[in-house]
Amino acid sequence: MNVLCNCEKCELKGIFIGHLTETDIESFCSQKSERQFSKGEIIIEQGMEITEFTYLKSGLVKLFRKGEGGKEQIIAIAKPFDFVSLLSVFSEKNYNYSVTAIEDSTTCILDLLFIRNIIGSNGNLALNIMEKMSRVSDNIIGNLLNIRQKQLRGRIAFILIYFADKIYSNLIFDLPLSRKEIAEYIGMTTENVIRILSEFRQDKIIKINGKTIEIADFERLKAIANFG
Amino acid sequence: MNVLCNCEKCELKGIFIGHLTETDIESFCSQKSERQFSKGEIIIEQGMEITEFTYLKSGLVKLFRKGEGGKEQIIAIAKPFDFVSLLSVFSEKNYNYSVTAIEDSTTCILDLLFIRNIIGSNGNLALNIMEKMSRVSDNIIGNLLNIRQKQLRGRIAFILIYFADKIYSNLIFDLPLSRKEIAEYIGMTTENVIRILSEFRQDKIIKINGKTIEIADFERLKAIANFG
DNA sequence: CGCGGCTTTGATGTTCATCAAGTAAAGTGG
DNA sequence: CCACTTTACTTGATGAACATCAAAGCCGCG
Repeated sequence: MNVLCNCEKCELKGIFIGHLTETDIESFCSQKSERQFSKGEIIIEQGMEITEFTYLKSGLVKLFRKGEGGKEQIIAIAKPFDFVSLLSVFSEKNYNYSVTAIEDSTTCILDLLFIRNIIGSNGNLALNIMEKMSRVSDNIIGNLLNIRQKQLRGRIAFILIYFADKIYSNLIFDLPLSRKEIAEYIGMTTENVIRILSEFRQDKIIKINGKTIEIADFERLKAIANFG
Repeated sequence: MNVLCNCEKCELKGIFIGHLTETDIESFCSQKSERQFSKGEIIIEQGMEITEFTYLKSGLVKLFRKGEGGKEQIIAIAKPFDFVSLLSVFSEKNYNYSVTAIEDSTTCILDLLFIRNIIGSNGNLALNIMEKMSRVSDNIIGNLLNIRQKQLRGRIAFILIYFADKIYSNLIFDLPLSRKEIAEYIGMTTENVIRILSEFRQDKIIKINGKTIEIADFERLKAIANFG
């Protein structure tokens, strides 16, 4: 058999392997490269030409765009095994969003033409990628619609649960986003993010220590997220 | 050569042909079926199992979902040559949205397994579909984000321009949506949709006659859409 | 003809953004 | 390492934007 790169749990590899020939796998592995990003560093910049397929191996990133009014809007938070450059890779020539690391991150990079070639010569593999693509988009759209129909308290509750549940699997966690970024994510002002966090703290629903959040009353928070 | 079904301008066919063998094309054509829907009729119902690939041949439809609070939210308006069931087809087992005709419509229906088989055995075709998928999702996400950052006047202006420009290519058109549906599309209340339409009428930006809208001052409307 | 849904307008109050001002924290250059 | 600047955070006060409630006219449809 083969070493198949050194990334043992890479979902991307999991998707590709089984569809590829030995030689394809070898070129796949030799072709890929990894890059490290510290928290805050730019991984992809809006407007950049799309020449590579970027995959998040570890860490946490935010996808965001400069809206028409110049204000930034966060489109999604991506965690490992999310395909970072899945959104427009196959339709656009240039990125219409930026990606920055909000925690130290490692990305795995493959030449886009190479990927296109592999997909182009392997329909079943394509189906898997499409499935993933479809799911990622569905989630983003669903989130945007869910958030939209909530009032501010509900949105904050939603995002706190999102981090506790989906990202950190822990009731205590460090917010990877500034208050301002949270505002950009759920469509409200920084001041109100702070205000409502303070409110939750006073109501003993959460404890706050700078960026560290502890969810003290998960049930109540969930009720607010669902109802508000 | 071949008759290639009777749909001469079908984009779907355009995508498929060139990638398919003669025999594939024949089965493609013989396999497909068409359905007619009158305005208001349900084409796809949320929760339904996805067994078919639905393509809009003529007419106009709305994609919408029942939000968490029970309120309906319109996700997108699809016009011919948009793939109606592109959103979740390759990731979900059941539709998480509904589709109804907002104008008399004709859909073209292909068995999903059949499509999957064709795609699975033809990577280049898959790339084309992915491109389309990617573009559709990008548009929906972009629209949601654009709308979100506007105030109500801007949203109404946006949707009026959208219909005039993207759907009807005419400054005079019949609104295919009720006031309530417009509200569901751009995230506001029915009353405010009406109020702002009236306001635009009083300001002589538009003329209203029931569902018929005439854009009288396109430039001003555009300014409101961009700024507000 | 009457019922229900769609449309319209007005009045009211809530929610939220904006403005202002101050504190804390974090990065920067000497 | 400290003064300095900048950026993030916080709270309060104010007004604007918006949802909600209420009432009435309209239209299509059984």
